[in-house]
Amino acid sequence: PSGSGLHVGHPEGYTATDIYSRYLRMLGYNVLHPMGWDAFGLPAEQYAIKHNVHPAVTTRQNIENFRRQIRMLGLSYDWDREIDTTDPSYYRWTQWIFLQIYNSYFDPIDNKARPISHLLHQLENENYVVAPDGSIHLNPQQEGMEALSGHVDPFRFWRELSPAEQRDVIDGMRLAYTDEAPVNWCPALGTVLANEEVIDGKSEVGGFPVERRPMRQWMLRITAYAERLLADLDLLQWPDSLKEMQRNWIGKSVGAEIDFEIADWKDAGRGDQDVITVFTTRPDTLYGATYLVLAPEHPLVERVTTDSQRPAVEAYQALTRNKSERDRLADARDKTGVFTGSYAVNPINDEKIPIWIADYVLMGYGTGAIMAVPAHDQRDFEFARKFNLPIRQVVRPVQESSGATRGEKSDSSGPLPAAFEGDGIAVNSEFINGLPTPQAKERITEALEAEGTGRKSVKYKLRDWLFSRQRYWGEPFPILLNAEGDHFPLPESELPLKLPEMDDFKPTGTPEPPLSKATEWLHVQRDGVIYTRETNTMPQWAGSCWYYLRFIDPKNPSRFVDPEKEKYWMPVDLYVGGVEHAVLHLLYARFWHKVLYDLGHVSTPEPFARLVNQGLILGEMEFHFFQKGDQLISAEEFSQIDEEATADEGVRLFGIHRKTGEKVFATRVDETLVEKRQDRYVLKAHPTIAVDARSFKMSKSRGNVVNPDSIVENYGADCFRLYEMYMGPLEAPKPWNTRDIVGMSRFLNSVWRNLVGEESDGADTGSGRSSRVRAAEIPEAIDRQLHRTIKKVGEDIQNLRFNTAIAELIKLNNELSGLETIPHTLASTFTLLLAPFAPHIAEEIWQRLGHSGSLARHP
RNA sequence: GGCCUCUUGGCGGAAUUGGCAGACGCGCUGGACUCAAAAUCCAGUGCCCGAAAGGGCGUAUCGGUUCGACUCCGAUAGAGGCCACCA
Repeated sequence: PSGSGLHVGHPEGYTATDIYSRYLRMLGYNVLHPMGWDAFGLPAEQYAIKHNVHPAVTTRQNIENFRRQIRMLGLSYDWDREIDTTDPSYYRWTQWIFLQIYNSYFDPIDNKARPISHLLHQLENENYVVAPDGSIHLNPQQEGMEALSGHVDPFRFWRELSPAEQRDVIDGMRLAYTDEAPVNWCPALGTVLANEEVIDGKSEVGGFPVERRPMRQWMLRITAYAERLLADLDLLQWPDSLKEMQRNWIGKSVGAEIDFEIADWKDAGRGDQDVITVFTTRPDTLYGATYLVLAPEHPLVERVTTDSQRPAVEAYQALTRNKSERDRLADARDKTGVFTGSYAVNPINDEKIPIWIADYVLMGYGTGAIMAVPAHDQRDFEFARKFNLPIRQVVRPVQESSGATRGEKSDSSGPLPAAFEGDGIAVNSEFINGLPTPQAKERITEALEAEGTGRKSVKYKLRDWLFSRQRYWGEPFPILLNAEGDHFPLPESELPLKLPEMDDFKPTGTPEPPLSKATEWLHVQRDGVIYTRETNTMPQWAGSCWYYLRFIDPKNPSRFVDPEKEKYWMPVDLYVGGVEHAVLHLLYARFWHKVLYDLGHVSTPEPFARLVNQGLILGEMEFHFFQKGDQLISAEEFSQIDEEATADEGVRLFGIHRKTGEKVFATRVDETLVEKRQDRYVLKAHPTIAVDARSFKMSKSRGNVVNPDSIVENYGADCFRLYEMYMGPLEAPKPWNTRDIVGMSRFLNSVWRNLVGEESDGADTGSGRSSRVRAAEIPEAIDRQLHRTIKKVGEDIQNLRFNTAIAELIKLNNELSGLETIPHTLASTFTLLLAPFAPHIAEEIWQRLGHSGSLARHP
């Protein structure tokens, strides 16, 4: 409820599941069809700030209006199961699940989460040991563990660690942990944001600039689940495009890590030898590596920079550090970087290559360092061209393959036009010469592994989930901090930790969260020690990560869901929702569910078995013609317009003329003044003047939003439902067209006339039904069509193809219109078929046909 | 730049998945009813030629596979979505 009410897009998905639910109930199924309010978070809070009302108030008001509209539409939700994520009896369990995550770690051997207590047990029994960097390993002294000893020597046992060290080791393993790292800070929203919430360097909510700055934040270790989140997509009946989006977001890359020693290290007297480890998906191009690049923030930059290069390097670091995310993206085309003064040694042939730093290498991905192969990577290619670094071809394109034309180049003169990034045959690469790319990758990796200078490696683009917000309107973390900043979980008995009531809830504009001003709430005394509560709150996604589970058992006071009920209902059989949640809610919920599954709290590895994305309902078709200066534009000139008006000049500016550079303005024109000539629309009065016809996303600023209230007022809820379902396939984006609604209105009127009678204005015939409806045999021809309709409507509902189901009902009704006598059984069956789509009128007709009770559960 | 999806009458969309293209609805044209309108009913409506019978063309464009292509393959053009310096 982040807005004041429904727009016509909401009821589309709601009606779809309602029809499906009503259909299943009539088949005798037990259907759980719930509705609730995901009301914490940025969108709801922004709404409250804008209206200068406390979010608790706006949320309550908005929910009431939403509930009214939903009831108006006749959506058969089970209101006994209504939930509200901002209700303490709900978020108590959100906090409880957070504690489950906090008290767990990911066991890479079993590839699943386990309780921290299990880890402690293993450490105390010395099955595990601690390496110098704090990482935990199998005890190499135990049977069969020798292979790991090289990596953990010199290790220590748990009992050898100080309490502070022990704490650091454990905290470093938790699935919920705090980290000081560069994060997406949005000054306008006064909070940090997850990667998933930042689009083109701007916040998804509000579109405000986002900058990188290091801050201590709560993170959830979703990356531990990358492989399972990827693999288990195969279990799901989801749209392929959506699965593909999740796959791309997880971004698995298979390649190799390769260690480059730093040249002349010992001679320079700079301490122990160190290596720069790079990640590459193309180990086969190792012979083509002509330089090496570190991310500007890479920890080794300091150590490899020579004195003479130090000023330039530090200046560059400062420059990139201060660059906003937006600027960095804007500058992406132009490569920048600085030479460190040092060289690295290629492990395959001992060649010395220069080490650079550049911001096109990201610290957050892979190892934060790359080997640059300019002949076969476009980014490296651009960089090499700019800084005159050598380009050495090591892959020859396979000839005659039509796809490999881009950037091909053999040996001859002249600069290469572009890098060749495709697969081919290895050349200039000694022992792998002549091998096709896949085999060349394997041979090189094997050779590096034998030397100990490289190894197979898998990397993911997915980052850990930044889980804290500097905002008021969210679930408080059930966490206490001591003076040292160590964190301690609240005991379950103290849940829910309620959000304190504050008049001044607005973001501070600094990283200091509003809750830090809740002085009474803030401090807690325990055993003589003063603790401070965590003042960050959880993001808006927290509550929705598990609401489907609470719907199963919404009022349970002692558990988040009863295990027996959970087994009965899960997984969710059908989830209809928008595609906008592809890499947000739908990924987060799968992650939480898997943690709960690993800990034995739920019975299925995945929460949502079948998922359908309803398509966006666009605004009504708009027709515009154009002016350049004060002249109308011809069809020829129209084709010269470079798309996209700049938003700041308002919707009237349509675009920029490609040739003249002049601004072109659009004027909206009525459809009746437009006609189609061949492939283009023109003004009827001036056929040389082009008209642009298309529909836009509904938005307040464009003024093309349709309010369901007015449609229901004019046509009724059943008609509204029918129209939305009849517009086209559920999954397809479709333009709204108010004019077309009348078709559904005529259909329902005709049904009423056929079955009830001609009397209008609610006047009743007394018998309540049309005199044409009589006890009679159904003629064979119409009986055939009736059964065709039964079959078609049933199948179409199961496949969520409501548009064709309704078409079939219209056809049958058109037949009824032609009958002198409408057999009573035919009328009754038709009414039952219509009921899931138009429940109100169907109930009314059902009673007038003389049936007792509701048809809602009639077979 | 990469990945994905889409393109069928004036409009929204059908087509049992390779077998009568345009179901159904809107709009439009003509007619009935009406003093008139609304509502309703009847007939027509892909484009072109034709009074009609009939004929020709037709699913973005070009090419291919097939007895047969809206459907499968390749290329091109256009629209939309997602990701984006991820090595």
